[in-house]
Amino acid sequence: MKYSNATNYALHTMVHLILQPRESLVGVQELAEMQHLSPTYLSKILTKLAKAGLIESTPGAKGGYKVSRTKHEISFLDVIHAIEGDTSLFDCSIHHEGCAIEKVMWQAEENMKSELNSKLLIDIAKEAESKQK
Amino acid sequence: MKYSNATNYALHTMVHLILQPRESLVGVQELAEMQHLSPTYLSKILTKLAKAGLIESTPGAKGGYKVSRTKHEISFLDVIHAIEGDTSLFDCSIHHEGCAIEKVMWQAEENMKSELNSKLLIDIAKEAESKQK
DNA sequence: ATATCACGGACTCTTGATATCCTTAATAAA
DNA sequence: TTTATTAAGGATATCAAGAGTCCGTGATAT
Repeated sequence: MKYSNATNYALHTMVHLILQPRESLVGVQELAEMQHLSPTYLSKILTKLAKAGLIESTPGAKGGYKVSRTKHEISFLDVIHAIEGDTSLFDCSIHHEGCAIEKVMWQAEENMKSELNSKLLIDIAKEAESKQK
Repeated sequence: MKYSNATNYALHTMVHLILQPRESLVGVQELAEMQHLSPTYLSKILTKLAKAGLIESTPGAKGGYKVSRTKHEISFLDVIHAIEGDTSLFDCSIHHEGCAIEKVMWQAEENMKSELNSKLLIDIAKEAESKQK
């Protein structure tokens, strides 16, 4: 059980975008090189982030991506949800209504999500910025 | 991102075993039928549980499985760990030491594990027992 | 001795994630 | 207007891991 690579890339990309000067655009090319990915592949991920409203894209020459206006409200959970979709980690295999095992698993997952929802990308970005030599 | 079916089956199997009278053995046959699985497949899962010390097996005729003596201390996390192994949900794709993103993800996972560690199978088993008509 | 059971290796099958290729559309600059 | 640049997206190929089966071995009660 692992988070997808896509989620990994998405999180790093988002942090990078948040560090950019306001309204400045970054192309897939640059974002891909930074993480040693092919532009076409990262493009798919960026499209998902855009569909979720976390970033905005401008097509054409000098185009690129920038974080949407809700910048200071974007949490880890937002990014993860944009990539992984809306599924629960566990579904009872026998499906008798109200499975007690399922309940426990869901509660545990909720605890994780709650933590991921309270952490904002902007906090991490600041930390990363102050670390740069 | 999903827990494996094996984990699902393992949890249900463990709860069933805990409900058995002390020291009585249950064969793979019965356990498999209960969950509509092939005995051979469930056997692999049971072997993992045994290797982790959660259950004990007796070979030969009239053999089978029973919960190990630590019965009242087995948590959800124990079972999950026995099946899924010891891996973290997230590993930074860029691997610069002490990645801030990774730290957040690990903390969140820790919150989930903490919950799963505090829930014991025996509690669920009692609940399931009282529900039976 | 025989039937029953757990154990484990090797193998197949399926599925979803990963990744690439190629075409289309939009925009800036020349 | 033409050209270069860039995002969007469909189709396809690749790959790894999980799911599940088959078969042979060994242990034990009857």
